[in-house]
Amino acid sequence: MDIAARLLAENGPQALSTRRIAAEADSSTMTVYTHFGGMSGLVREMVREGFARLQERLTSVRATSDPVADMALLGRAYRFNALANPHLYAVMFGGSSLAGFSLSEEDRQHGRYTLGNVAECAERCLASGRFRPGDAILVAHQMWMAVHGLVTLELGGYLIPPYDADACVEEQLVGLMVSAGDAWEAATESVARSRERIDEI
Amino acid sequence: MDIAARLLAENGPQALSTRRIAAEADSSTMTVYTHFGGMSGLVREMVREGFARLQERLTSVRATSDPVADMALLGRAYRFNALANPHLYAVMFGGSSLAGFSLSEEDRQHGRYTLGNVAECAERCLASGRFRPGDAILVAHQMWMAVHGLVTLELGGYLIPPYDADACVEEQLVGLMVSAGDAWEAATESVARSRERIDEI
DNA sequence: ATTATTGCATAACAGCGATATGTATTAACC
DNA sequence: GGTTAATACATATCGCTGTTATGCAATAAT
Repeated sequence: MDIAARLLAENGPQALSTRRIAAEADSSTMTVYTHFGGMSGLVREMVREGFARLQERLTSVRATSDPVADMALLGRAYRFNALANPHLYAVMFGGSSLAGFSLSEEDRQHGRYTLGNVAECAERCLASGRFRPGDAILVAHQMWMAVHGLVTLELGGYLIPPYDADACVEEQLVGLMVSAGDAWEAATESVARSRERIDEI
Repeated sequence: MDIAARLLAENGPQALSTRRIAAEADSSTMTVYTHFGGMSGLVREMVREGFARLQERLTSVRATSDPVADMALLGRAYRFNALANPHLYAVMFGGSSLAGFSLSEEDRQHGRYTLGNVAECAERCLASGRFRPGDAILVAHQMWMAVHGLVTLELGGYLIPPYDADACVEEQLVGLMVSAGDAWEAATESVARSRERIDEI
């Protein structure tokens, strides 16, 4: 797993081959089959590893008395994790296009579980009265979708240069909080507060 | 191209092979090289085809006196196009993980050009006073990111069943309009109005 | 001490993208 | 119209991929 993760991170998706892994591990291609049941099993395990890293990063965001700032920091953490592991992130969400690999329902369940941290934070935002009354999981979904879209386009290089993600992400976060019901000024302030907690993540 | 598009749509990404295309066209693998310069050239052309279809679908949204409803309909059109061509959509945005293929800056420029329809609509939303004064292209980007994130997670199967995309997309659209500055009630009404124009797209 | 199981190396198979070479067919030109 | 150049394509081949069957050595179980 370590070797596979390193190969993926350093040399991209096409370096994930049984032979390269075997060469790096000074063994044969059979190791991949005895331990993972084949290439798709290894990819599956890589996806789990990717979600584990994401969850670890999200968990590093501690709850404070400003839940909206916590939520904004969760968004930043999500993006940071994706930028730190771009190839792994691509496999997690675009891996379906890899050789005959498709996620099982269990994998998706594991992926959705990662949303738990966000949902719990959304709960606190709703409880604080700053978000319009609604469903916490739905709010968490909207946060996920928006940040995921931002990150995907950023990694794909589709953001027009003067409006690159670094300049975009704060406005995106403020917009998210406003769309969830928060007031514009309060959201702006909370997002700014989250900026100063970047060292948390 | 027709054969490649059909193979991709019917049998997924791994059916995009020189040999299968050659067999389907009753010729040899060389045809792919003479006409596209190789597999990556064909993928590149498929990406252009994908953006062409997307733009065609977006162009079918006509401008009315309710620019916010037009914008919501653009969002629906974007999603419909992705659901109608899921594999093609995956190649457009996740194709980097395909065998040694990477988008050129020209391809990205062509992709961004598709945003023109959305930007023009954002301009009208801003001019109508319903959106908070700001940059039209930035607004268009935020629309793109949000809907793209929704569609990506939907195609990946990551949306929790009771909150699947069909139930999610309207709230998402309303949230987008609100985050851009529109009033909640007006946004809800415009999104509802866009629902009745679905036959346009 | 014997047996069963496991882990891994070797070799091979089918399929992939890509290339070199040869051959028809077509286009251009005088 | 005849000659030449260029293009399109087929064949065969190379190196690579995932995968499987076979066999051997080491370990675990009885």
